[in-house]
Amino acid sequence: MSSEKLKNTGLKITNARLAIFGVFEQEQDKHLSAYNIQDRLKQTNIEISLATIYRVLGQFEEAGLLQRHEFDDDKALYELYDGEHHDHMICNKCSNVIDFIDDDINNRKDKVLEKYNFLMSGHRLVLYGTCNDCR
Amino acid sequence: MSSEKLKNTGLKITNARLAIFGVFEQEQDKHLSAYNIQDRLKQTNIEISLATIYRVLGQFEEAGLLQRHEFDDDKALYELYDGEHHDHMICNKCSNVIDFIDDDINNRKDKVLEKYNFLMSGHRLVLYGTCNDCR
DNA sequence: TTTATTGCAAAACCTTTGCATGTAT
DNA sequence: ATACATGCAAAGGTTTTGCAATAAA
Repeated sequence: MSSEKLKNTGLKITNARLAIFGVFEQEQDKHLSAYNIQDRLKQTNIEISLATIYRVLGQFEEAGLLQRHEFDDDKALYELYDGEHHDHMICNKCSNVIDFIDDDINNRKDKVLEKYNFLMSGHRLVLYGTCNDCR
Repeated sequence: MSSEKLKNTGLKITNARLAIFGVFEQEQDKHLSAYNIQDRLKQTNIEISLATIYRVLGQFEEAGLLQRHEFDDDKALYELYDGEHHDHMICNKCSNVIDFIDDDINNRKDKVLEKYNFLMSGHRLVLYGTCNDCR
C-alpha cells in the first residue's frame, strides 16, 4: 500500500504525495517527468502544482522510493526504485524506455576500475535503438 | 589541421568556427560545455556569443566532428569525436570526466539485444565514483 | 552578389525558491 | 499549536530563435 511506504519516509501523508506516488504504482509508463505526472493527474481531475511535484519527487528520491534518471533530452525522468540496479534501452522511434537487468556488467567493470584505480559508486548504461514493437 | 576538417563539413570557414574547434584541439579538459568554451576563448581575448557557440556546436555534432553528452547535471558537454566509441568515468569529487575503452561490452550487450529483439544504434556507459587523484 | 553566419535581445524550457496560506500531526 | 506542505509568481540556468547587420563564397 502506498501509505505504508510513505509513512516510513517520515514525510507527512498528504493528498499530493499519495496522488503522485499513486501515479507510479499504476504501472503504465514507468518513466515519468514532472510534467507527465501533472498531466496524468489532470486526467483524474487532480490539480497539483509543478512546484509541489518537483519538491515531492526530490523527497521521494531522497527517501529511496524513486530513482531519478537523465537520459538524452534534458528533462529528468523518475521511476519506482525496486532496490536492485537495472539498465535501460531507449527506443528512437517511440521514445519508450525499457528496463533490463544486466547480470554480467559487474565483472566486466571491475577490470576497468582496477586499471584506472577508480572507486565506483554507481553506473548508468543506456542502449539506444529501435525496440521490438517499432521494427 | 582544423581548417581541413572544417572544410569537409561544407560549413563556411569563419573565425568563430576556427576558434571553437581550436579549443577542442588544445587538449586540456576534453569535455566542454558551451559556457566553458566561451570562457576559454575569453582568455585569448576572443569574444563569441553563446548563441553562436550553441549553433556551431550543433553543426559540428551533426557533421560528426563532435560528440554531445549529457551526464548528470543538465548541461551538455561536447568532445571531439574520434570515430570509435568510448565510455566515461565521472569523479564525484573533482567532476573530471575520464574516457575509457571497454573492449568487452559488445559481447555483453548482444545477449540483451537478442532477448528483447532490440536493434541497437548506440549506447552510453557511465561509471560514477572517485578517481585515482581524489582517493 | 548571393548565401550563410553572427550578435543581440527576447523567449522557451525545465527546475528551484520566497513567501503567504493552508493542512497534517 | 506547531511544524510541515502547498500554490503562486518570480527567478534561476541552459538552450533556442527572430531579426538586422556582417562576413564568406
